[in-house]
Amino acid sequence: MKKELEKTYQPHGLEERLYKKWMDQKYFHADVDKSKKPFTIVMPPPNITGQLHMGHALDNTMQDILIRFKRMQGFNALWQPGTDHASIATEVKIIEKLREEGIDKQDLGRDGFLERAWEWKKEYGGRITEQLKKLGSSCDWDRERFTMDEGCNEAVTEVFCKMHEKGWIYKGSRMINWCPVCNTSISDAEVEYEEMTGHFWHIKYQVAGEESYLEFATTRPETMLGDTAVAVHPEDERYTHLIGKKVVLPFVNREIPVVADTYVDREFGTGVVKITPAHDPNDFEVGKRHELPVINIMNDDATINENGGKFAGMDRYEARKLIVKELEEMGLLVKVEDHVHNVGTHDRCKTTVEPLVKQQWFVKMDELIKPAVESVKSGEIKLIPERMDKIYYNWTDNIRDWCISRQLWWGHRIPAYYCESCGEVIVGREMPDVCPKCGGTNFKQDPDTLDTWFSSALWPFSTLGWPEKTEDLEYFYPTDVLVTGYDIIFFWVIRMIFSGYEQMNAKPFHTVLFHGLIRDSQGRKMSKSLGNGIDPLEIIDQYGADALRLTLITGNAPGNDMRFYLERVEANRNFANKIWNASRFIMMNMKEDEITTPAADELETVDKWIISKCNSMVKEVTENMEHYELGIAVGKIYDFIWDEFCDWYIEMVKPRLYNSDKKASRNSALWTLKTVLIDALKLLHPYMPFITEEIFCTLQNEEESVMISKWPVFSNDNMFQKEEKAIEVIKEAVRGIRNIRTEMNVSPGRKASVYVVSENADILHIFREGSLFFTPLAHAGEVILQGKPEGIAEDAVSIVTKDASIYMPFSDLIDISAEIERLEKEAVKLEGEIRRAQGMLKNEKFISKAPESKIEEEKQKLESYTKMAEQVNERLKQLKK
RNA sequence: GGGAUCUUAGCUCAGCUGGGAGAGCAUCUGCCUUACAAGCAGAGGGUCAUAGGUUCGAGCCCUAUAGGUCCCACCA
Repeated sequence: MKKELEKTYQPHGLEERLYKKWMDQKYFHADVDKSKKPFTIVMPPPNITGQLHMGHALDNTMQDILIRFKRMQGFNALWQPGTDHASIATEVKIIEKLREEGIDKQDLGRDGFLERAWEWKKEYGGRITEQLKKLGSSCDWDRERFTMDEGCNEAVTEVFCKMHEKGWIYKGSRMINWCPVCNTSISDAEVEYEEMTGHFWHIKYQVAGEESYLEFATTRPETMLGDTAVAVHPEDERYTHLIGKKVVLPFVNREIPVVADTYVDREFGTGVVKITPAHDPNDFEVGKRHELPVINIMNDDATINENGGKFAGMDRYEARKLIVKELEEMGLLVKVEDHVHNVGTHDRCKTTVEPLVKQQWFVKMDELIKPAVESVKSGEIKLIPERMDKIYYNWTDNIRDWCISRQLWWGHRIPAYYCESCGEVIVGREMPDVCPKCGGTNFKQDPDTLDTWFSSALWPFSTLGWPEKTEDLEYFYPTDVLVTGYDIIFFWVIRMIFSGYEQMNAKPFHTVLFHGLIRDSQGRKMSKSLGNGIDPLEIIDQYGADALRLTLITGNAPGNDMRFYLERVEANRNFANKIWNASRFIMMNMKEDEITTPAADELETVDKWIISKCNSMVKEVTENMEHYELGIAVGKIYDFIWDEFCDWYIEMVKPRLYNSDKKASRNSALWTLKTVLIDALKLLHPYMPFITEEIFCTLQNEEESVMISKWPVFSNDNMFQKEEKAIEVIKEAVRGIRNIRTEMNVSPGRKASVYVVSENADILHIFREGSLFFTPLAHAGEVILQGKPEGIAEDAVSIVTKDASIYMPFSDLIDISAEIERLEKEAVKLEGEIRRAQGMLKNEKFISKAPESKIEEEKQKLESYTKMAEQVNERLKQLKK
């Protein structure tokens, strides 16, 4: 009736087969169903240029765990997948590819280029989603979206127009970050500061009409070509006499004023700053205050333009060299110092960015950000771990307007149109027919595209149909949890939050679960340039997706980075094999039987014990998962399956399985094995979907699926308390015996009689019932129970546990003096424990302040240690006779 | 400059609201016991960075110090 499992777990083939089954059965698909509560996760859309890396694997494993968990709990679980056009990242790649073919982007023209880009998307866009499937991701592929599909485009246009009407999107001439290699503006978030060793050039300008000079220092001497002032602190007595005078700017022969501004730090350098409003954000502000001209000296490719006089056409660094050289020749260079400072670079290409004043489109942030801040403050949106709040506020408190226009082709084109006759700017959902100002009929659309994050900010609702008022949107929005890395909190998370409030008037999700970075075994970031990346697909190929998933989740707390070790994958693969074999064992024994549900009195103590243990695990694991403590939860499942279920329960019921005379006992053991295994498989399923499904189906039948089965529900807390206690007594005794046997070097083949002595009838009863466990688990021969230590060979070894004393005669092996020594050590240890407990109980403050339960606990400990010590000492007395 | 975070067994890390320190790997010992050697049984190994403080009680809370990592800002 049931097929047999292979001897070791082989993930190959099985994973593909099961994934296909899930797809065919449409288990991943979610439709609006008002009879059920929705649970929604939107997938952070991977770039179409992307290849699955460990970060994706972690991110998606976490989402898959949550979604599978909620699905089993009976929620209508939707995991919304999709991909991101990744404007600049993709454009750069396409340009690279074109270059290989000897084609320049400009030669193709905009339309030609876009054609190539869509081809690229067609070719590579599906690659990463296919790779996500290998992980086992249970997202609703029927709903797959793309940030540049029709619906998303509409959402983008709608948001742009709405916000423009509101005045929150504006075009303006402001200082922006310019990447001279990518030839586009970038946002503040895209600038990465890198520490570099540069120079401090001390330069002096001559005061006009005088023989005196004004000395200052700069890290970028080439920008002097655009200087329009020199600033000093208004109260700096060294320079007050110069305020209002002019200094001579070399090369361009301009006389520029000495202005007074408190921006200048008197203590720093010479207390004099050259002011270049066009090329430094601070200078720009100073320039505004003093109405200084803004002279741009740079072209878009960072060469000097015509305003740079004879340096025009030179690259910025070439010009720098030459300027320094000539200043030196003119005697205007005072000195050069080494200087370590932070230089802004473009995060994509690492080029040093150039601050420039340009016309760009911006999103006004001050009002927009308010509900986003409030939502986290009030707890309406929870960030996990909590410390992310501070990082969040740090950004929101210092927010500046968001530069959203990019001088790129691949992306959402800005819906702004310019009248060719009068230049009027018209923002609208479509190209206008007639200019409202001059009646002109010819328009040109703004050539720029939007920051790629503009569209991803809308992802939680654009994917559900917005701006249409769809049923999906009404039912699934707000979504529930967002899972992502803390590295994109500014790029994405914050922007989704304020967009959600602005467009939907509601939060996009109630919880953000952050994870850290995956590093290599030496703690370094995995990167292409270092070549230290580990390909998750190779790991899946070698060890299986389940082993990889478990490795990414085990022993990791939210928001923490983790190191990746192959040894850990191997250990988790071994765990898969462990489950596999335990299941195989159970099925082998079930082969010919029809298992029936045992009557309550047919369940034996040990059955009740494991059922009870399993029950508490269900409770704890469920709680941990609801609190997003995935690593802790799976650790508990792991321990339960390996330690309690395999190493104890299975071993303890083996005699019953091998004895076909007692049918009822055999049946109840098999029933318990199967029942507990199934619950354990269910709990484990979100973490290890493939192996659990395969076993579940083999155990039940092919048509069923663990992924749509019901999540186990825990019953009351104290079920089978008595039985739990009984088995713990047995386990302690077994461990004690094993311990001594190893210590004494007794060969496993050698059986020994075991005398269990206790005055407590209940304890003796427990041992009587459990006596059959001692043979298989502790290589015991006969088990003799008695109330007093009589008739036991004097040279027997003794083990004192909390509940009983156990004696094993090994006459030929025992060295009495060694045994005395061992017991004396034991006595010392026990005395220590007794002192500790007594100390606490004698402490009046402890008695008066500690909770009752804690005091009671200590009293009981004291009692049992005292009893144990008495017995050890008595035994010692006997031996010393 | 501001902030976050970490410092726990040889290594990598857990340790949730304070109540007798855990896992995996590694090491050592003994076992091919009819589910599993990708296994079983056992052992060793930690003044939980340092110094104070709060508390009946601190790995956990507070303060300071040292070292590591990261984020933000940026003085030309």
